[in-house]
Amino acid sequence: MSIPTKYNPAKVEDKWYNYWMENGYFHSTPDEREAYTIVIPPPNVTGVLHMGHMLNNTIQDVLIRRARMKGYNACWVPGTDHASIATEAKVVAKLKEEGIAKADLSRDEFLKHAWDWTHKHGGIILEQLKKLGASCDWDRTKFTMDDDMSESVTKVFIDLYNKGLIYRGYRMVNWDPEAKTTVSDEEVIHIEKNGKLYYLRYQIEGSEDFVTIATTRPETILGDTAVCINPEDERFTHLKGKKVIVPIANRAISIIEDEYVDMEFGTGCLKITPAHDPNDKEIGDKHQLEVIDIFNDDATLNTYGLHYQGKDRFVVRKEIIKELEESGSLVKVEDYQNKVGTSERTGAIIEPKVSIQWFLKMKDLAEPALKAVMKDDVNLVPKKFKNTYRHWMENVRDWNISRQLWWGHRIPAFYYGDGHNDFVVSETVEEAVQLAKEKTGKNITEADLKQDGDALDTWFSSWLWPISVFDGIRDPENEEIKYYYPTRDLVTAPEILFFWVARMIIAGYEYRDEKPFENVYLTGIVRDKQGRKMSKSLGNSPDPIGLMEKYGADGVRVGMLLTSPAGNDLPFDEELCEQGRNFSNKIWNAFRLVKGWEVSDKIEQPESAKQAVKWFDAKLDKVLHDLERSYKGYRISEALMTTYKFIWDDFSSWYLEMVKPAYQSPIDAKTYEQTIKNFEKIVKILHPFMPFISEEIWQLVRERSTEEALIISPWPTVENVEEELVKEFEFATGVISGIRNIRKEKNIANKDAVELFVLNKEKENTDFDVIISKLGNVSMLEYVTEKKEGALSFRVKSNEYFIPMGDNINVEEEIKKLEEELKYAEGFLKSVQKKLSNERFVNNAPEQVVANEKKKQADAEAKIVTIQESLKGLI
RNA sequence: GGGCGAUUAGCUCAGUUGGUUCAGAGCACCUCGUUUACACCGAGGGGGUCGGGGGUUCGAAUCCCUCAUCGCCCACCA
Repeated sequence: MSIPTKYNPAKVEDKWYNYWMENGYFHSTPDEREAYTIVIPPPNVTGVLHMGHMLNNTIQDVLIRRARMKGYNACWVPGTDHASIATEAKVVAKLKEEGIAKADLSRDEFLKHAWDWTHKHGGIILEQLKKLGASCDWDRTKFTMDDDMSESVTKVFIDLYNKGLIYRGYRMVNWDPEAKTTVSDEEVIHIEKNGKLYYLRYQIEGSEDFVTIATTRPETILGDTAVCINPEDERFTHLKGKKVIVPIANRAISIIEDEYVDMEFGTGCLKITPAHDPNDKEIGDKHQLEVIDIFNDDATLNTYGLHYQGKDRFVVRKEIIKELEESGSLVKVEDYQNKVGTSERTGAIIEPKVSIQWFLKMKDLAEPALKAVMKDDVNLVPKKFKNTYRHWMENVRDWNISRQLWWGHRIPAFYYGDGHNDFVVSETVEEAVQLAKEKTGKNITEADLKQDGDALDTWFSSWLWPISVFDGIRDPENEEIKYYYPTRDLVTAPEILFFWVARMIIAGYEYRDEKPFENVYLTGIVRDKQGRKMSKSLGNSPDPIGLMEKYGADGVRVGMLLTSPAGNDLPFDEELCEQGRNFSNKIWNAFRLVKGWEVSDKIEQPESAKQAVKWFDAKLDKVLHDLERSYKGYRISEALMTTYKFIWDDFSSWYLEMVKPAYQSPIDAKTYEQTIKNFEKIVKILHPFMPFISEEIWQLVRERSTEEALIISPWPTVENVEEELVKEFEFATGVISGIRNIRKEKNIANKDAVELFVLNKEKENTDFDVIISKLGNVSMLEYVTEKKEGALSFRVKSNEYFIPMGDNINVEEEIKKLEEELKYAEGFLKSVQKKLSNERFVNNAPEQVVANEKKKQADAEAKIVTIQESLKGLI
C-alpha cells in the first residue's frame, strides 16, 4: 500500500462521507440502547450556510459523534424551517424582479411561487452541512411545512384555543409596513436614532390662547384625540375641561388629565394618539377616547391624512412641519435622541398600530418552563443565561401569533359571519361547517365559510420542533417520541433564547409534560477580527465552502472550535483554520512515519519501548479522564485542546520518538503492534473533532469490515489513572530538557552521544533512564556519589546531573550561571521561611499546607547546598 | 432608565470550595536548526505588579466595597 506524502482532504472527505451514508451509520431506529437525541435548529429553508451555522453544527456533530461512539443510539434530526416572513420577503423580491407584484397574485398563485422557490433553494444548506461532515440522520429530514408538521401545528392551535388560551384581541401591535404584517415584540429591535423633538401649539377652543405640546412624530397629530396634562400640574389648572383645536385637521379635542404625564418632560402637555402609540392607547382606553388610525398598511396616510393622503409617513413629517411652520403652529425644534423600533427581518421602522390579532396567553404556560430552568432540570450552558431567562419569563407577555402573510400555516379559523367573533376553529372545513351549524343553529354550508387570512408566526411551528419531528403531537403514544424524547442537547444562539428555546420548553411541558431537552448549549456570535458581527452587508463573512476547500472540513472544524467556549463570541480568523489544517498535516505525517517502518519479529522489544508504551497508557488514561470532565461541562474547546496537545506533544513529540527505531533499522513486531493500537486510540478520541482524517487513518492502519468503521467504534474506556507514572515521566522529560539545553549551549549535535552522571540525592524511579538515554543520546548513564569534575551540570528537583566536557568548559560562564541559579533558590527559600516564621500562619493554616511549606523549605535548602558545592568546585 | 456579566501575557481564553508545581494554555513573537515523518516542522526562549484604589484574612487573580472601561439583555417617557 502506498501512502500519499501529502494529505488530500477534499478527496478523503468525500470518500468517507459517502461511505458513512452508504452504510447507514447516521441512521437511527429505536432499539435497546439508550437514546441520545439532538434536533437541529432548523435553518431557513432558503438560507445559505454561514459561519454561525458552521460553529453551531460543528458542535452538534462533535456531541453526536462522541455519543455514537460511547454506545448510545445517537440520533441527530435535521431539517429546515419555512421562515414565514424571511422567505416570503425573498419570494416577493424575486417576483418583483420578474415584474410581478404580490398584490396581483391570488393567495394560491403566490403560494405556488413560494413552493417553487422552496423546492429549488430548499435543502441547499443541508447539502452544505454534509460537506462539514454533519452526521445527521438524513432519512429523518423534516420541514416545518411538511403535511404532518403542519397538521401538528393546527392541532396545537385548536387545542390551545379550546383551552381558552388563544384569543382574538384588538390590540396595539408592532406593524412592519414593508412586509405589511405584524411582528412580535421580540422581533422589534430598538435602535438609537438622532431625531427631533417638535414643539407645536394648539389653539384653545374659543380663545386666543395656545397650549404647546412636544412630539417626535408631528405627522400623527392628524390622529390626535386628546391632549393630556398631569392633574397635579398647576400651570394648566385653567385648561381643565377645555378643548383645543388640532392644527391642520381643525378638530376640537378634549384636554384630559392623567398622572402618566411627566410634568418635567417637554412642556408637560402630551398629545394623545391612541392609534399610533402604545401608551397613548392605554390612556385612550382609560378615558374612552376615539381611536383614529391615519395610516394605510404600507404606512402611507389614509383619508384621515387629508391632503397628505397617499404619502409616506416620513415625507409627510417633513411637509407637515413646513405647513405648521407657515401657519405659526411650530414653536421650536430640538435635537433629540430616541430609540426607534425596527423590524428584525426587513429593517423597516415599526409602526405601532391597533389591530385585531390572535394572541396566546403566556403567563400560566410559562410557569413550568421557568421552574425547569431555575432548578436546572433544563441545564443552560453557560449558566449566566439563567438570569436573562428568568427575567423574560417572569415578565412574559401574550404572544401575538398571527401574521398578515401567506407563506406559513394558515390560521384554522372559519368565519360564518362578519362579526369578529363569528368564527369556529377546526382542522377541516367539513368539521367547521358542522361546528358552525351547532353554534348558530343555522344551516351553514361550506360556501358560507371564509377562512382567516392570516398565517401563524413562524415560531408557532418551530416551538413544537422537538416533539413534532417524532410525530408526538398527532400521535403522542408512538414508539419514536417515547424513545427519543426528551432530547439530550440543544445547540443554538443566545439571540433566540426567547423566540425559540423558551417556547420549546413551554411546549414541551404543555404537550409532553416533560422538558424537550436536558442541556442547552448557547454558542456565541461569530465575529470578524475587528469584533464586528459577520454579515452579508459588511461582506466580512468568509465563504464556508471556500474555507473547507482550502483547509479541509476537519481543519475548519478545528478552527471553529479552538477559541469558542460556550456563550463567548468567536472572533474568527482564518489563521485558526490554518492551525487546524496544520494539525491534520501533523497527524498525517505521524501516520506516514509509523507506516514507513520495517517490522521484524526477530528482534526483542527494547526496554525503552516497553517503558514508552507503559507511560503512554497511563497518559492516555489521564487524558480520557480529563476529556470526560471537559465534555461533561460542555467545555468543547477545552476538550479539543486536550486532544490536540495529547496528539501533538505526547504522541508525536514524545511517544513516537521513544519507540522510533534507529535509522534504517526495523522495529520489533511487538512495539509496532502496540504503536498501531495507540494510533487507533488517538484517532478515536480525535474523531468527534476531525471525523474525516481519523476515519482515513483508522481504515489505513488495518483492514476493516463495515462493522468496524471508526464512526461506530467504541470510545476507549478508562479504569484508573496511574498519576504517579505520569509524574515520573515528567521528571524524565525534565532531565532530557536539561541535556538538550547543554547540547544547545555547547553546540553538541544530537547525533554525538554524551555521558551522563547522576548524583542521586533523592531516590527516584529509574525506569525511565532508558528513555533519557535514548532521547538525550546518552551513551553511558551512571549513578555516582560525588560531583563530577570537568563537567557541566544541571539540577532537576534535588538530583544533580553532570555531562563531562573535558576542557570544553567556560568556567566563568558556569560560575555566572550557577550564581544566578543560587540567587533564585535563595530568594525562594527566603519567601518560604518568611511564611514559616509567621506564627499566625503556622497556627492557622491547615497542617497540609504547613507541611508543604516545610518540604519546600527543605528542598530549597538542599538545592542551595548543591549549588554552593558546585560553585566551590569551580572556583 | 433597570438588570446581568466581564476586565488575567501582543491575541483568544483557563484558573473548580482563598493555601501544594498559582500566575497557566494555544496562537503570535524571538533565537537556533538542511539529524533518516512533518519548515503546515523541531529544540530552546522572552513576555503579565491578574483594570485602578481600598478592605477582610496568617494568606487574595479568587471574598467584600468603590471607581473606571467594555459587552449583553430588558424597557412606552412624548
